[in-house]
Amino acid sequence: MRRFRGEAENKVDNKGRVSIPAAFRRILEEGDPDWSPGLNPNLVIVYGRRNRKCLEGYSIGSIEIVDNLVSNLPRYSKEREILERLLNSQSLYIQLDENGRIILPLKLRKLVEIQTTAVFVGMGEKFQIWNPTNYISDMNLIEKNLSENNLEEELYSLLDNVKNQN
Amino acid sequence: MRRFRGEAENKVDNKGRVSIPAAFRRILEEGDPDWSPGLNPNLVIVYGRRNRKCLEGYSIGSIEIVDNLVSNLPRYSKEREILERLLNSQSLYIQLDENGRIILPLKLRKLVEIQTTAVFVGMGEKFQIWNPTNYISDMNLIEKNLSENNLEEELYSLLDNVKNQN
DNA sequence: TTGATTTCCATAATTTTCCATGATATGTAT
DNA sequence: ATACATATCATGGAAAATTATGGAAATCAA
Repeated sequence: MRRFRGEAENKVDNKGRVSIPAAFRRILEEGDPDWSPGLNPNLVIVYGRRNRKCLEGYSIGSIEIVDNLVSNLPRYSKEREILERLLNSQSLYIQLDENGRIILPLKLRKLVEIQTTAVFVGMGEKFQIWNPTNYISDMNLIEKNLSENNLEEELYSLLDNVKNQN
Repeated sequence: MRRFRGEAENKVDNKGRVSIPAAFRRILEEGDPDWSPGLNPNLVIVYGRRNRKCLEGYSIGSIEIVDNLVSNLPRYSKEREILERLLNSQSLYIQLDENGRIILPLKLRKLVEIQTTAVFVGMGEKFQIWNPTNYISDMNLIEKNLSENNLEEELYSLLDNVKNQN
């Protein structure tokens, strides 16, 4: 399964329409079990994550894996009710239109401070949608963290030590 | 099977009429075995849950799953009798009208303190209907619960570790 | 008949669909 | 490589359909 990779900055018009980067569309198509050539793929946008000033996009396939994990908890357990609430109330289905665009509802745009421009960021199994300025700050924050603590090497060496446990 | 996702706030007029959010209608249609294009889907509203200040809406398909769970309990067990009582006496079938609305009987509105506005909350296989203020309180309660039980990390590590296994 | 409930109609606002265009890329043959 | 043809992409505008909502007529029940 291919992954979301790369960055792209696209315009958001005043109806909230914004193009999904073509490269991401291919991944969404592959990940949507209902998709076939000629159709427009669906995705799920999760918007409710605390401490996170961005939206997150998941292919149908990926989000269903999460859904199913939750669905396997006892139906009326407290734990499940809480997870369902967070996962479902703070997310929505969207289908790409004929031109590869989606519309971001005003509510979501406000939530992450997106006005005329949105940055799409590949994150492997998901992608993020940022206000350009906020994205830069977030990147800088990461950079700073890395250099201050000389973390970069440490992080990459982490990769070498992982026992692949899945 | 697609799931109920997202939040929506709709007006309730003095006859108790409210629009079901369009996104939820699609799920109700898919979930109603008797539905076909041009018809209005049915749903089941459950109102009898104690310690719960909201109504719950099920598609025909998902309420049948719950019904079957109950049916699998020993036929004359005390537990089954009680569950049958709760689930069946405290619920009702409703059919959407031509405009995608339902009527919430006064009794139910009083029960959950709904007057002029109702919030619809996607919960995966069901949805909830809240008084707006009460919904906010409940969300805050959940937030609190999350941090206390460390469920937040659990959920988000779930989201972050999706492996696309298609 | 009177109050309540249901059905039907009306409409403003929103959302979706359709069409158009310039820019970029991809390909093909010379 | 160069030039030309072809496809795809990002974006804008406008037409068409849907949604949420209010009100009134029709039906029903006591």
